[in-house]
Amino acid sequence: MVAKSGRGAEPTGEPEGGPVGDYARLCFSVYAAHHALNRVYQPLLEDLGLTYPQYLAMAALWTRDGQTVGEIGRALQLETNTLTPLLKRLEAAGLIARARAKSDERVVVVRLSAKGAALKARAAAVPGCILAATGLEAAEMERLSAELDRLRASLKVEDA
Amino acid sequence: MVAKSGRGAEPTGEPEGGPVGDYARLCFSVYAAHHALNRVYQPLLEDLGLTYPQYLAMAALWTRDGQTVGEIGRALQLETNTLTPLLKRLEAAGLIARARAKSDERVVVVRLSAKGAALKARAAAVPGCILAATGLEAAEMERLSAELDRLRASLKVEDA
DNA sequence: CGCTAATATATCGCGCACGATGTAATCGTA
DNA sequence: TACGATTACATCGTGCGCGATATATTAGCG
Repeated sequence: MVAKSGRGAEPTGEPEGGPVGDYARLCFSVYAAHHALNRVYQPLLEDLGLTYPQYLAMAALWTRDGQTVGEIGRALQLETNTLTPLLKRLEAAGLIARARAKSDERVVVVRLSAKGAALKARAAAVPGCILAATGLEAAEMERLSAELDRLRASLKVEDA
Repeated sequence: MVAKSGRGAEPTGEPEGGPVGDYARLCFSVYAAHHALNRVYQPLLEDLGLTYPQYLAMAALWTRDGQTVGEIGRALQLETNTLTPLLKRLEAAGLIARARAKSDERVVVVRLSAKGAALKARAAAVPGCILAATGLEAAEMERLSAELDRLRASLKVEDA
């Protein structure tokens, strides 16, 4: 436990900085930024008929087709209990096909359909729109991403 | 369970950088950090019988009791369609009381119960645990928070 | 006073996210 | 070969988060 003797946060309301005034502010900042980014993505992805997690799954397949559910889950940091229904919705939308692997019947391989592969071109504009929406320089985004990734990596060790 | 494969020279797939390789990486970093932080919070808050959004709502009331649903929503960046059920669960848990204001019957004022106010002391250790879990210096957390807040603020203008 | 608009909250449906649990296939080891 | 352990997905229940919509109260305006 780190000494929390010095409380630097001023108790004068919370117009900015969120409802928590302590070190937990970082968590709220991440939490709020997550929702704010989702709100930016939503109208962009609505044209593609995707949600943000669905877009992530498609992006993983656009990078490398034929991944298993587990591989996609590791890429997206999601469990099968989240991925399975999500992939089923993508399959129902005709964007992917799921099939058990012949070599190992436990594994489900996910492949892009022609429609799903074609969607890549229409989605190509999305990252640029996001960059523009953030108003940040690409280099600054890169740095911020790296810091968040570092934060996440150190958090993962905290299990026990 | 959650595969935390060895960090470092892992040739398979994309252990770092996420599924999207472009500017959208920032979004995934925020997205993944959000979930990772939630996983750290969960065991801490489980002892208090709270989820993270519930903790945020309680923290807002610990800072200033008697806020309206709308005020809490603005502090947490949440709509009433999220807050109303959340507050009802807190009320069912005996932590708060909700009541229409006499001056304006449209407004619902949320007040801490004795049990809810008492929970503040037990929750006091949480921010310190979070700081320790991040492995960051307080100053660095502050800086990262500020950058994320700035990002969120610029995103909010992007509506149209 | 009556009527319309604005405000504050609530309800509904959908899609994540995850803990807990279930199931089938494969592996390990004797 | 037998059989328990492991692996890979799937299922179920709960709680967010939000778009769309509903309801009730208040404000504004002629």
